[in-house]
Amino acid sequence: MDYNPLRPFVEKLASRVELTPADTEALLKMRFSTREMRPGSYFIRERQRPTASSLLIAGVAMRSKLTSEGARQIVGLHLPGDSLDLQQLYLDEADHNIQALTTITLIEVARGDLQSVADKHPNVLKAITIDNVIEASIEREWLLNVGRRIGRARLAHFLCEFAVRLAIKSHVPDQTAIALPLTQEQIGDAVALTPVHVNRMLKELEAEGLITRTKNSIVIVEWKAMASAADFNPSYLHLNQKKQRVTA
Amino acid sequence: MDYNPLRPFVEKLASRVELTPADTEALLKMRFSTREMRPGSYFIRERQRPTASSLLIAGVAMRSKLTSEGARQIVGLHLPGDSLDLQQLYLDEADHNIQALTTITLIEVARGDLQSVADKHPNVLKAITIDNVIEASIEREWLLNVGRRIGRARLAHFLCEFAVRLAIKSHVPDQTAIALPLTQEQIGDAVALTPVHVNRMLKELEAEGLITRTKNSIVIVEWKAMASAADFNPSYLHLNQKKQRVTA
DNA sequence: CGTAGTCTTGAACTCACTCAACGATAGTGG
DNA sequence: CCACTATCGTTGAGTGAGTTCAAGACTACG
Repeated sequence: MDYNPLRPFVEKLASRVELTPADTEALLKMRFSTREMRPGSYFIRERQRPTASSLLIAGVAMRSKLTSEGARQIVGLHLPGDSLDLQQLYLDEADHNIQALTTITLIEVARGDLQSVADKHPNVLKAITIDNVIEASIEREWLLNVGRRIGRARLAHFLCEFAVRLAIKSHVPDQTAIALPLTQEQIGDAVALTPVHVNRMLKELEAEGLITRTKNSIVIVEWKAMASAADFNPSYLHLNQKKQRVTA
Repeated sequence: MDYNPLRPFVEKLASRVELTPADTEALLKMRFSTREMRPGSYFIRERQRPTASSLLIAGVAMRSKLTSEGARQIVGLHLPGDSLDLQQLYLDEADHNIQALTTITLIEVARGDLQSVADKHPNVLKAITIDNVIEASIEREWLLNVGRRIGRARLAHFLCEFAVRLAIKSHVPDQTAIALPLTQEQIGDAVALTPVHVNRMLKELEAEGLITRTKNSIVIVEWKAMASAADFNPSYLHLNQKKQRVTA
């Protein structure tokens, strides 16, 4: 078979659940489009009706919510290889925004198309479900992080998670250099701190020798000390989650 | 057909997705047990392997996570009619605790049994998925609440949500009297405030005439003012989510 | 009726915020 | 190529929302 740009999408799902040839075939037959989006542009806005599902191929995206006073909370980040809105595949109305942080490229399929594949192929639906549940687990850890850790640990935790998730995607097991495409204000929106305080905590972590910083990247120098300062335990990422075998 | 204690479970799922007679029959054939649990007892603990799924019939339960220093963050509450761990149906390892707050009764089915029904009945899986996604939406709102609202609004938001969810379950559209089975310390763990501050904010809301308090219950006297103080917009609860029709 | 848990209140403290100014950097247009 | 502008990062000083500590009051329950 020729190369099909939907392959990464299929592989993403196949990493969660073993897919049958029929499953794979149905997925690869979906109409799709490859799209590029500029930083800041919205994939979907709160209260809108979701119309598309997609897989992030390159770049970084974020989910966010706003208070009525305009304060923003980033509720999730997405790296290449992450699905962008399987969360909302069956919801009538989006409950949060999804927005490009950097320039991103994504493969997009129509919501209805993916729904009908999922209807006929339970393995696909199961893969989507598992993906959703793991994202929910990450959101819960963020809630714990924001609610119950002090600024320094909170920021450190954010950096540890980003480093680990990045390492997985790039198949480099011990990557500690993070290309961080977030401004300090955006980091603050993720960990619920002001940009000023983010700046101070970053400098503190640097002064303690846990990280070093250059223009747009951070290197975690002392991983153990950093993970300890962050109270970081990656089990919530469910990295060891076993692939579901086909039952029938 | 005789009355089957699994009925509420089926109805719960059927409220999300239209089920076929075959779906219903398969669900009703599952082995189940009815269980009662005392306040504080664990339904599941973090890092454990989930073995059962259940529906909460009576009482209130909570999900929580702990930092290594022992600080607790409650990441979700469950009222009668809520499912207790469909979240973890496909996860190898629990990422949070689920614990009874009051004495609770629940209908429990074996994880494997529900999985095999879901495998063969896509509508069931879809219903579970929708349930999971709505819970995730609530968790995101909590993250916004804890991260970006001040104590008074944060607490008010918590109370508004509890009142609305309670009202739905009891089919009383405008219920504002809340039987709150949480200590102020537990409320604090939900909204990430100290019990002392929870106490002060409750008294402040009372002094402003937004709520009145008696022993174990709170009445929201001025709903509009309260919702406004809370920055509460219930759209994240997805109450108007339409039931999914069978596609055939 | 005593004990344990919860609620309440006060006082001191502190982590993080606000406000404000300045510096660095990158992109833009003339 | 340089000046202009906007955005981002950095730093200081003052402030405040929420915490900590501590003690007393209330309530439920054996």
